[in-house]
Amino acid sequence: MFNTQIARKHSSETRSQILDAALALCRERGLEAATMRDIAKHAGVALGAAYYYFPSKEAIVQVYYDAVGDEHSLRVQAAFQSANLDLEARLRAVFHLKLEILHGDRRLLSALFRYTGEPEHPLSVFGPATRSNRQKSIALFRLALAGEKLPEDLAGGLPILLWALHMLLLLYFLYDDSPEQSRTHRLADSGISLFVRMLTLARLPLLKPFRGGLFALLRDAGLFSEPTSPAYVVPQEEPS
Amino acid sequence: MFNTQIARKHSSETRSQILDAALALCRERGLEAATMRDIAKHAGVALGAAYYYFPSKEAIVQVYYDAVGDEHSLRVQAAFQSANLDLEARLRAVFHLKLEILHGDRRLLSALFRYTGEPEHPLSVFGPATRSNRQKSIALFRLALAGEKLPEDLAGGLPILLWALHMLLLLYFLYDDSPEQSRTHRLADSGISLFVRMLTLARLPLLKPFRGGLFALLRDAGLFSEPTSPAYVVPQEEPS
DNA sequence: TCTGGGTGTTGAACATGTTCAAATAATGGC
DNA sequence: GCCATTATTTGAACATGTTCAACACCCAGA
Repeated sequence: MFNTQIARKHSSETRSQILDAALALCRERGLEAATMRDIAKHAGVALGAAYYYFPSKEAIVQVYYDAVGDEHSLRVQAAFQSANLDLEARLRAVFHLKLEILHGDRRLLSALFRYTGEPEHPLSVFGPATRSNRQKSIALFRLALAGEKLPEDLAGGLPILLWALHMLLLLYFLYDDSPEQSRTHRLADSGISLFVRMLTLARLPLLKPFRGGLFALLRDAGLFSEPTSPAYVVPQEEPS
Repeated sequence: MFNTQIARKHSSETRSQILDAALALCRERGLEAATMRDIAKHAGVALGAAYYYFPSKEAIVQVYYDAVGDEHSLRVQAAFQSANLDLEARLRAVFHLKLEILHGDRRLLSALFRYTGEPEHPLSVFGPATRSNRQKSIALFRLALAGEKLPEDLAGGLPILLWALHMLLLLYFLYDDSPEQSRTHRLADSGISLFVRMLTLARLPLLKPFRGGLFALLRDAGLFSEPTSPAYVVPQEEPS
């Protein structure tokens, strides 16, 4: 048989060849159309090798998802350290950096939303299995709000609310047909601007009962307190 | 070969046998675990027969989805006609009737959310293919608001906003582990109550700029105006 | 240099969604 | 009643995700 594959020193090299081939094919054709056999072929390995490194096709998406989260954290922290930004600018940084990272990866992002309605699934964006990723993302919003003097209820709830809004924005992003998804970027900006204005308003004691009503509602729903079950960790590969 | 199947007069009978078997199995084990072979076997037909009546497994879910929509419309209209309800009671009716219909069908509902992130997919809840179903649902919220004197911007946007909130509630419903999903029902009630109180507040001219800001935002995002492409109709079977 | 165990790698085999050509039943025209 | 046409039904065949037993390679220790 013709030896088409390049010599490879380490298994980690094989792994990233498979990952790279998988991501490239998924970006190009979407998750469905990128078959494991194609991925293996493009990576220059046999089908079984792909399953040696990744327990399933979804696991590859999971690795991508985690990598996006890490990259986002890095970029946001870098942005916050390099300049002294006000709240609006910080929020803009968090949103736009995320969109930049995901730019060109809409087909991959699509795959992530697939398990939204399946609480048990390891890739459910709201499920226990993605908790650590989610917490990291929420922490960025908490960081963006850190400088603000806020009543306690707002300080606790707003990061989660912002995270939820950011998820909705990603959904919009998937449906956005405008060139380069410029509409999504504009929506983010105007949304943030509105949010900041409303935050000023929400601080007024006059509105306390309403604000309190909303936050009490969300708290009662359990949306502000994830069960802290540290046992629930996804077994997964090292990100490349 | 043993003739296990009952005599059947019409093909429509075969069809509903397949549909019934499919829904029963999906309710019991979820969409994944209910294989087409099992469905066919339970319906007393060969595998191919299932595909004669339904172009795909998803198509069965689609039929279910449409049936839920129709049933919801019927029940809501009946409720509105049988009694003179105020806004809050009407909204409660819309929400709780939906939850009642879906009660016990969470595994089926799960399947519906699967394509949320795939605009092109015929089952995407936000996609063009489900537009008619969505419009029917939005119309119910418009109906619930019909008696209210509202500024024009609110009258146009609120039904869509309520529909979106109702979708979020369904998502919560899927994650709700409380017995009989009582938490979801409570969340609906307190959410509606808060909504009605906020509506009163939103009418104040004082808040016009903020209200206007939010609605302008959503309008700019194109969320209030679906492209009216009547050509985009899902080819589908008659609901049973 | 040989050996053994661990690490990588392979492709056949399996389950399941889907397609399709062929077989069978129903129906209508004569 | 008989034939042609259509509607229904069948199960084999195919593609793809996944599993797994077997094989190849590497290298420490003798």
